[in-house]
Amino acid sequence: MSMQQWFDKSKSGAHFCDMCSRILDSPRPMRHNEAMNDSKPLGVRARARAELLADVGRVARSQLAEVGAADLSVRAIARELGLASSALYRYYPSRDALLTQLIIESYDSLGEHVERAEDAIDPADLAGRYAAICHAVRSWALDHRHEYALIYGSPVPGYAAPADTIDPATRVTRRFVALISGAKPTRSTRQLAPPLTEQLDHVAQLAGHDVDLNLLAIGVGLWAQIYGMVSFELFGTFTNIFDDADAIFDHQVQLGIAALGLD
Amino acid sequence: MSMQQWFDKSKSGAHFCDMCSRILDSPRPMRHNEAMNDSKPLGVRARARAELLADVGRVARSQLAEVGAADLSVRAIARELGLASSALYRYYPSRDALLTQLIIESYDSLGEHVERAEDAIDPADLAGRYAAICHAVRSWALDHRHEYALIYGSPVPGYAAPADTIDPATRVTRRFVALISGAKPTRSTRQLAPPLTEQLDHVAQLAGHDVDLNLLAIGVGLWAQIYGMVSFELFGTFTNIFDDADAIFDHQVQLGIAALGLD
DNA sequence: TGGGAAACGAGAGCACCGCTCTCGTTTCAT
DNA sequence: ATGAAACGAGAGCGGTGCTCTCGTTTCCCA
Repeated sequence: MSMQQWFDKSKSGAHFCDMCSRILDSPRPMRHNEAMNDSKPLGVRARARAELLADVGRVARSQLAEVGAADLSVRAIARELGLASSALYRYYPSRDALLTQLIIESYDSLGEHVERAEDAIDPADLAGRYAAICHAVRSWALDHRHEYALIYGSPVPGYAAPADTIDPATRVTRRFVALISGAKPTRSTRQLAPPLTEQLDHVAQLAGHDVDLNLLAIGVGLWAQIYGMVSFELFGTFTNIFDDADAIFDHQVQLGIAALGLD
Repeated sequence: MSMQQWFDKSKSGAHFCDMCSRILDSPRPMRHNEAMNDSKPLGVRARARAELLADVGRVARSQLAEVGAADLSVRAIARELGLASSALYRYYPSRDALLTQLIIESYDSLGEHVERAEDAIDPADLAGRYAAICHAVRSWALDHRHEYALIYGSPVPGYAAPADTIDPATRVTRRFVALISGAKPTRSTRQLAPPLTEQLDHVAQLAGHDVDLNLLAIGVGLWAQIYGMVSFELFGTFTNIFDDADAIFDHQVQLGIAALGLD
């Protein structure tokens, strides 16, 4: 059965949990109760579905944290829930759809962690906010290695990120651009190639900020650097070189602050 | 059977192909011909073994390039070679060992590509050498997406990189450090935390070069940045933002040259 | 020049995987 | 009340990595 066919069939059932609606929602007619209005009846079946959906998510999340995405098994989840593996296919069309939910949740988890960390800093303290964001990314990654690998590591083979993932994926990026937009325009203006100017303009536009494009270009480099360092640390490239990466990471953060002129 | 047991058993057979010796070699007594001296007899069996070993490697490499590490299948390799899958276990103790060979070969392929690119530049042209290295890394990655994912993406689940992989892995790094050692010491001396100084000293020592540690720290950051950008491009993070990453990548290379004072 | 040990390839089999299909049951909307 | 839809279980398909056995071939050395 194709994904779309599955959508059409499944759409006839009620769904209310975040993930379920995110996966299933798309503009098409609804049937019976649907409960987009939060109101009451909520039959036995709907309640059970919501609960099971949540349970599956919970177990999947715990399995992901334990064994990683590659070893995440639909059958194991079913086993832990005391269900036949085939039963899970009433809720997810495929293992990939399950992975998609986990990807979205991971992006959101990282995004919230970063936002919380930055919000704890005095907004006028740009250097402090930059450091907070960087360290929040790293600390989240260290605490959620498999989730980090899922969203920033090599993509799973047959998998193509569906549209639903792009918005949560930009949560951190948006904060990053917002921060840069608050910095004072750089003094050294290096020439930007025309296509690059266009791309950077697009980024600024997406984030809804006026930004000095030279500064933004530097920011993109630093953004890649942060994830590069975290990936090196988590994926083993730093092994035997920077087994404790605290110092080198913090040093790069300080260099980044200087490069952006935040100090 | 444990890996070590397999080693011990297998050691009794002759082996001469690069990979085979790399996997099997470790200090322990040899039995019968072994042919560490290249000389002649080379029985029928030994010749056949070497040939099949090479064939397996060839097919594995082609499968890796086609479908990626996660979908690389011992059975499929055996099928393509017209063998029973069990026969392959006379040559590799496990799928992981096969992957290990591919990891080593990938590191070497990247290393050679980078070295060739840098060697084509006038040694006195530090900026040119830096650019050559960076662009070589990226172009190799774009041409060998699955190999790149194998060595720089999320590690495969149960897999722990064996010692044999660390030397080939540092091929690019060594060139990088050598280049930096040729740059003039940086003017701005930012304070380095004591543990960081120690780690950077160790890096310089491994690479066998005298290096200004402040410059080396900047180099580590740029090194992470390069791989961060390549990973973003290959793994989809840049999708819809820098679909063509030529311009942004080259811009970062120019910024890196300035940061290292190579211009 | 044997003869025993080792290496070899094939095949069956085990436990797992994602996924599909059918079938009897339960819930729901009309 | 009834028919349609949703549900869970179970069997089953084709795939995986890996093991074990068995008959054959090659090799080393006595």
